[in-house]
Amino acid sequence: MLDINALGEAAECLRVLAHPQRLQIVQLLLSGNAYSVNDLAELCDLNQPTTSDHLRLMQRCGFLESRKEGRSVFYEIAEPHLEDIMKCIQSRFG
Amino acid sequence: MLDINALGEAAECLRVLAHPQRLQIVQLLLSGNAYSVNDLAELCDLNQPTTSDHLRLMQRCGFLESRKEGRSVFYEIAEPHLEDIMKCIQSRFG
DNA sequence: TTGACATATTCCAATATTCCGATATATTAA
DNA sequence: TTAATATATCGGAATATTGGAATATGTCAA
Repeated sequence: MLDINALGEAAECLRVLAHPQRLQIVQLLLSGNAYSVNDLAELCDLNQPTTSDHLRLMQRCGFLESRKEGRSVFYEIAEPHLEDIMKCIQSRFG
Repeated sequence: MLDINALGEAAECLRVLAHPQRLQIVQLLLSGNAYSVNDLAELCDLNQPTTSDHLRLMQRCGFLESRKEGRSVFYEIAEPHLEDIMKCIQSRFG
């Protein structure tokens, strides 16, 4: 049983995850590929600043990490539990 | 891989879950006990209308179901996947 | 019936989120 | 250097969420 403080942290992370395009980004990155901001913007049908916002949000709570390569920034999954949570979600909504 | 519509539904459900006291309520109900609104309000340190709001929200998206018994309304878990998701959360934040 | 209790609903103000356009920064090519 | 490309940041408007106060509804006991 988690106490109310831990549940508060968990709630913050869930709030970050609770967005269609952010889930889509996580799903794409869980395939193992790293994608640039532009790649993700196109794949998710978002404009560039909005995509960057979503990625920054997910990076700040430890879900993602970024790697600069030339002019591009590639994002990858940094939080291993995302795979488990996404499996739960896919088994419920798939 | 879920499409954007399924991810939208998933995001709605995650948003419902993404609240400290709502997580606490789910955690309490997953113990197997059913609790009344008043029980949950006391255990979660919430006032009565707010507790009722949270419960209604979780009932509407299928997480909970209620059973009337005399003057009280008892809530229980209705969505089996909540146990899996809560296990993920507990393993990450516990 | 009345009174007490349990829950639900409504309204509202404060706060948070989302997403866009404009702009800034950084890197590379010419 | 300038131009082009990729990403990040800022400001603001529209929208959503939260939680409290007041009130309504429903149930039971006397």
